[in-house]
Amino acid sequence: MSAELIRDVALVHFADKGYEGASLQDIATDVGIKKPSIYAHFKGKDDLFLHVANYVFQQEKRKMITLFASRKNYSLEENLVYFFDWIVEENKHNEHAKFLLRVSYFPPAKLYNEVMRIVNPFFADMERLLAKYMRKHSSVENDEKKYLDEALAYITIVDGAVIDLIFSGEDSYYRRVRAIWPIYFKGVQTINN
Amino acid sequence: MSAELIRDVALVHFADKGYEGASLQDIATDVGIKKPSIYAHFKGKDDLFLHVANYVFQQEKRKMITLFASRKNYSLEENLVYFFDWIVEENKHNEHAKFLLRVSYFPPAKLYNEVMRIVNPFFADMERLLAKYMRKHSSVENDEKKYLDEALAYITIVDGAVIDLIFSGEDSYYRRVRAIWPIYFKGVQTINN
DNA sequence: AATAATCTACCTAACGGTCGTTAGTTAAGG
DNA sequence: CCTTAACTAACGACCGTTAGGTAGATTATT
Repeated sequence: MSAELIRDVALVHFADKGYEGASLQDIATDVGIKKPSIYAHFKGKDDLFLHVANYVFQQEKRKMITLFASRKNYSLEENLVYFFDWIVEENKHNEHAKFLLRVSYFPPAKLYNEVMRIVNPFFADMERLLAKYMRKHSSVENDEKKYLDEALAYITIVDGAVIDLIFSGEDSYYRRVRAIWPIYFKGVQTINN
Repeated sequence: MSAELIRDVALVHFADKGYEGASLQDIATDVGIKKPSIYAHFKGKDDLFLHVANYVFQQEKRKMITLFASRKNYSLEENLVYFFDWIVEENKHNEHAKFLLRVSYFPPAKLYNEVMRIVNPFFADMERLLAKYMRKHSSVENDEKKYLDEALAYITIVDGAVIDLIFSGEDSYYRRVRAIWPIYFKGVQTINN
């Protein structure tokens, strides 16, 4: 399908240059068609962008759910450590991640509301997913607050490291992960006992 | 001076809409002059943008150096905690931070090299500054690697929290700080003893 | 001190180029 | 026969930029 090809090419352009920086002319050229032909598949630039956004966020959510489902039988520690590697794999071809990050933090001004209707539920889902998982695997007794803090703390660490992954690359990312993980893990253990 | 006014207005526009999204027309209107008058003070859009970038990064660095100098006589723990509050104060009107973040992570494609000549030294300086401070105030004996890891871990946490501060606000930021700080502090203590 | 020359900061008008978009057409496939 | 997906041509809007001019302040010269 040509529509999907246009979407995939547009994804790269939007990820690299942002909404305003990307041009339909360049996208069409990369696809191998003329600019007005895009209008046979999408209503316009906005429509194309929102299609890409919906596609990326939905796909990313599906990946995450699959990951959590596939690793039910590992310990919490194993999974939290594994997750750092998984992120790197997912970002090897990192146009999806780049698009996701850019759209989340710097959405096109004119599409702010529409974009946030996609972004906000996504992050809420992610946080809920992780919190649910942590509650299930928590070693401490049902202290509601404690594992929510653990989840939020973990997310903070991941954010801080991922920023570096996308910006400075894998080596810099792992330097951060190796620095923070032992401290986080020891800290959680010590507090829980 | 009119040049400084143009710079300050442009800073806001670039922070909110990015390089490609901001227009000289809108900037001029906000300043209260006509578009071509900008050319009396700057060579063009690129020149204006790079002036803003140099200004923001230099100012941010100066602020940071001043902070470190002013709190020489406090303990490491006190300062690391204080820093979280300091960041919030600095970001009350957060256009500087927003610009800094946007330019660092999503620099305009056509100015990539010029921008990186500003961005890279800045972050190198920041890391060096913190590491130097931590070595001086470290409670553990001169274990080179350990306080470097502590500094990097701390930076990771700050990054993860600041991301949230800028895009979700103060409340969300402090939720993260309160979640991660006790874990970090306990972790560092436990490892060092 | 008066006048002439220069500089500063803005202006209007307009340029070429690119943008997203629309209209109308054509060729191929079910 | 009609739908689909492509095309060409062209639209108006806006983009960054340049040319050229003007009023007012500053500086230099007589």
